Amino acid sequence: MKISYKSDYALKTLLELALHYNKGVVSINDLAKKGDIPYKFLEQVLLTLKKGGFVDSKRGVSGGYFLAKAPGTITLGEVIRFIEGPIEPLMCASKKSYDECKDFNSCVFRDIWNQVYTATAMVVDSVTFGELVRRANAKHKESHDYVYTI
Amino acid sequence: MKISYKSDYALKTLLELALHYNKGVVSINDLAKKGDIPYKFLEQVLLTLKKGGFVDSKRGVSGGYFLAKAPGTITLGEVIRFIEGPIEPLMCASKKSYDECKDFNSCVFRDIWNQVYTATAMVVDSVTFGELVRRANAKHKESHDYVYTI
DNA sequence: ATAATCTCTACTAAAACAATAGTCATTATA
DNA sequence: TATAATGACTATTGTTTTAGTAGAGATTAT
Repeated sequence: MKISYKSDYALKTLLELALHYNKGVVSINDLAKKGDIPYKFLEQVLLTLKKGGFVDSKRGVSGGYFLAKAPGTITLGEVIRFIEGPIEPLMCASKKSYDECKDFNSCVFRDIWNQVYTATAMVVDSVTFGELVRRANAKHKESHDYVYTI
Repeated sequence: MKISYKSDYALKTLLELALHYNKGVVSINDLAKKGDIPYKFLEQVLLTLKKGGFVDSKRGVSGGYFLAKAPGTITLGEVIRFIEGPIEPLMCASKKSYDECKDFNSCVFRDIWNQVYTATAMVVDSVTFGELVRRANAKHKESHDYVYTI
């Protein structure tokens, strides 16, 4: 029930790029520092995200990465699936395995895994990076207000 | 977002024992065959389940395992947590890590992981092995009916 | 020209996972 | 009471995944 650091880094980085949407590129270096991510690892994560069509890049001096689509059009679910593979907790939850499943008793679990999958998907497929940007800004504003009202 | 074979085997086996509740012990051998689980691996799984207080055993000739509590009092969630550890998708979802979390932007993800956790927990904590036994019996009845109505 | 940047492939260390092996302890029963 | 059938326990192994590191190459603003 865990997600990998690779996904974690990918999501953090996409949020960072979403916050810079339409404000030019951000270098791997800056992204690595900001997210406290090992530079060389982030390099690979970004290449993966580029293959997935989530980001694009500009090479050479003052190059960097930028979001390839509007933040509002990228959901968390897409990204997680692209990095981690299927979200289902057990292979048995997928249609194909079910058809091959001979053991009736075990198959009562299929309904459970399906419920878990559906519940999870409901969350991650309904949140876009656009929404996360709004929330992050709201959090900043909150802490800003706090400073002023103390 | 996967659960391990160990958990899968543990759950299957507990269901099997729940189906035999109050009908004496079941040997590891029978459980292994029924669930198509490597004998020696199942041995360890059962020891774990015993430590967790989910099953108890009788040693010696015609010994075996049996459920330590009524099926209706054991939830899937308990078992999964005991075998897999915390269900949260990322450490950041736990209270302690949150308090230590300095990065405001990343923390918008905390709400997401919490929602995923809550949704998952809702499912696995509300289903007991008693309920699974009912469902398994219903499935058997269903397929039985089918044979007769063809 | 060159320095800053992304690109690509390969490698490695450590942990987790799944399974296997072997020896010991207990007990029903012949 | 000997013995065969069972569970208890610990150690070991092979594989895969994860997380990270290394280094050489390509591109481009200045």
